[in-house]
Amino acid sequence: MTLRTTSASAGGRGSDGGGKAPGSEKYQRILDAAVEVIAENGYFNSPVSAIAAKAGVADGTIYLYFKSKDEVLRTAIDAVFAKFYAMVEEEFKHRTGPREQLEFIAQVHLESHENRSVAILMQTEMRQSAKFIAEFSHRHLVKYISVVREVVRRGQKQGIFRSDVSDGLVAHCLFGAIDELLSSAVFTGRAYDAKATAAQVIDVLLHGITAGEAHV
Amino acid sequence: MTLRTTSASAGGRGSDGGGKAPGSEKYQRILDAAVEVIAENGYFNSPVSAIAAKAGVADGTIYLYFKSKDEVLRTAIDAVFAKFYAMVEEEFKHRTGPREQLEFIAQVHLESHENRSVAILMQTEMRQSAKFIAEFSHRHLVKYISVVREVVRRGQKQGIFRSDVSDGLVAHCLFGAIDELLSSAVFTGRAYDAKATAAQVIDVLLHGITAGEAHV
Amino acid sequence: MTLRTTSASAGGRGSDGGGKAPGSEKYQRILDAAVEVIAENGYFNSPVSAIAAKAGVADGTIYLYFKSKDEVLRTAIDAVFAKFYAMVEEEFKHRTGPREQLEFIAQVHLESHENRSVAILMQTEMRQSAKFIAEFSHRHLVKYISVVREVVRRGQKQGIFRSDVSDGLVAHCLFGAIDELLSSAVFTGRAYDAKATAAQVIDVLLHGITAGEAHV
Amino acid sequence: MTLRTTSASAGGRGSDGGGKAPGSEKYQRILDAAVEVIAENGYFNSPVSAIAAKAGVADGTIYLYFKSKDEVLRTAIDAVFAKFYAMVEEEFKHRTGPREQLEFIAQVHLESHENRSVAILMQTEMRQSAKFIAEFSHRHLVKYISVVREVVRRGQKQGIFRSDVSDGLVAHCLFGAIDELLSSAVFTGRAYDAKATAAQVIDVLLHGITAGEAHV
DNA sequence: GATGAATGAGGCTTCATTCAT
DNA sequence: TATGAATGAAGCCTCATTCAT
Repeated sequence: MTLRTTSASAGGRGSDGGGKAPGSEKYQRILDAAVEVIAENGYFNSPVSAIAAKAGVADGTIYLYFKSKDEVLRTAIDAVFAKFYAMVEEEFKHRTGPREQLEFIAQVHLESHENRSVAILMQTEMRQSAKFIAEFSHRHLVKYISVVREVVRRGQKQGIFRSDVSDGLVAHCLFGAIDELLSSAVFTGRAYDAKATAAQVIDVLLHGITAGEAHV
Repeated sequence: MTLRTTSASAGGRGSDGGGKAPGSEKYQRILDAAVEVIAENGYFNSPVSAIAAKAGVADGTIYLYFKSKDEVLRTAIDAVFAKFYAMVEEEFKHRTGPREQLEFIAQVHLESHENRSVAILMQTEMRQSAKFIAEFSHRHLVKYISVVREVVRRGQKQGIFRSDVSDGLVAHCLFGAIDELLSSAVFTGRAYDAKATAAQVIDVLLHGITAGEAHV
Repeated sequence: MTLRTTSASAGGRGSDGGGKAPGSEKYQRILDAAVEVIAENGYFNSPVSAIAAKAGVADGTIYLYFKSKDEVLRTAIDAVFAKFYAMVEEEFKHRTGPREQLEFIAQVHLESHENRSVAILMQTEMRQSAKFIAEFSHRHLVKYISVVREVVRRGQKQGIFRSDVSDGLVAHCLFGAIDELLSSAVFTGRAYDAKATAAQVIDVLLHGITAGEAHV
Repeated sequence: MTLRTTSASAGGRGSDGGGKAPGSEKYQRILDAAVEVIAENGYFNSPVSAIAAKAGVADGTIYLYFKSKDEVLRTAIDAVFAKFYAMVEEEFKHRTGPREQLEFIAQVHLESHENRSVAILMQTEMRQSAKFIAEFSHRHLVKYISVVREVVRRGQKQGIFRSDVSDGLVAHCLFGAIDELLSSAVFTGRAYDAKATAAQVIDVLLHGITAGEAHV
């Protein structure tokens, strides 16, 4: 269950196949090529021509599907997040315990290392520049954070979580911790078991690292 | 106590005055200008001419002090880390408790938001591309992580910290959590009290967020 | 009585209906669309796709009727002149006096402002570049000039016009004067009465602007 | 006394020689090259690279002196008009009779055929597209026309010219007539004596072509 | 050392034209 | 006939870097 740019499994159009629409096969090929090339070289070191070549289309063809090089990147990032939120939303229907929900989020987030190119993209290009972040990336992170806060708040209301720590702080810590683990793994090439790692992170988050207290 | 690119207080050459040496005043001016310009527009949208203009020197002058535009960025980032480690090293002489040391690291890290340009640089350009990270940034992060691991390990040996969680995982979680808080604050423009926030993060890290357990 | 690109009234094939022939309805639609789009944006800023869109046909369809984008423009201009000459030729059958004929030419020429797009086309694109003019426009202008010269010469022979001024010079002056009036009106958006303005121009041409002489 | 793009004789900076300023020799070389290349091929068929090549500079150098390709053209046209008006203004100090002034304007205008490239530029590119004309060219023509109107009005007040014809109409006729003569000569390659031709045009304008009236 | 004019490679994007359907 | 997706050449412009002064 890896994050990919295709939103097919996220309720997308499926195989409609026709035209210059997002559903088209060439559209997806360009997107995939862009993710790979940009992950490899960085956005600014990835000429449109390189993306086109990897996608097996002419340079100009890119512009039949995207308004600009920039839009390709944005679209790819959007798709990853869309997929992520779709998975979370779906799973939350069945998994209602706050702790279990945090574990799921952590797990899915960590699983994104399975598609290395996408993971790299998210760890690098999404944080490209202050302006990009301010105008675009942040929007996505804000949503992530707010989802986690919601869960934390619920946990606090239910008396499962301490109420003397800010839900926002917890959310940022969770996101940051997981993201850093993912990032580190991606750039060192290390592999890990997403589920087990997620469990550990959540355990630390829930019980801390102080010795002499009860742990699960 | 903010992180700056100047390594003056980090044991730099002091007032050597002239020449092309790193200690030169013009050298530092270029570095500072680069940080500001790049923080504002991103590395690839920052012409050397813009850096030169802000530094008040001719374009060509940059190349008397740095081999390439790239080197300016690398040097700036290096300086920030050097400063950081110098501060940590110095403080650790007097502050020996593992918990207190973690708190100090968290605090200094969080304090870097005080110099917004430097903070932005570290949150964006340092993560420019997979290659840059692989070849450069990672080296710095590895050191950061290893310092924290060292502290955690010591705490585990002293029986202060649980030994059933990996020191590496803890280190990454700590770095990630703090980094994300910093990042979020920088890009939303939010301000915070570094010391208090550091204390909260460490508290969560040490005791977790589960209710019903003893907290400090 | 406006100049249009359609050569229908100029003795065209009439209602032949189908096929790729110039008489086809789609052929005319493309021509009209081209005139409008080019008048609006200029030849080089008018993509074939824009012309096709305005004509309500596919881009490729244009090439079933014309060999190239260039040919569309040339055809449109040709049509305007064909129409013009057809009208002049027809009218000259009934209007034989030199002065009256000059007045008619001036009037029809000035009337072309009624179809703004066509007028703009003639005032701009026809004078696109030295090469275009040398190879194409000039041919039309030469004919215009020669028609006027003919009339002037006849007037001179009849003793109506002075014989000490070159017929060519007079012809160029007449064309230039009228063309400039038209041009100015088109680009300022000013309207005028073609017939009255024509009369004034001819009056100036015939009697000059010196005071104290007899005028009609 | 030919119209050129250099405003040197129009009170320009002369040979100051330095920097990227308009006075620079390279600046002028680029402008001259642009005029020649554009006159030859038309603005849209003149790659910046061709202009640079003819000027003997690198492509990028153009952009040290001009903001855009467009600006090169505008500057060239502006210079021609500036030169023209400077000459007219200067001469009007000594030549005060309305008729003599009209003759001078006609003569200078007609003389511009001596520099064929400049003449072509003015006959083609200045009338490039409706938008260009509306926003730029027209401004220049308006000034030309207003200068002539002024002279005509003065002549009417002095009782030298008829008052029953609009000064504007006369101005447009004069400009149009001369411009067409110039244009025709340029594109056919015909040569003429500017002074003599100017005299003839003015004669026709003043006395008309009707036979049996008194001519100068 | 310092300058900044000059270079020219290379990037993004447009668009006339073709051709398989 | 008609379509419109695809092509790829070509254009404008930017900018890191050099070098004569």
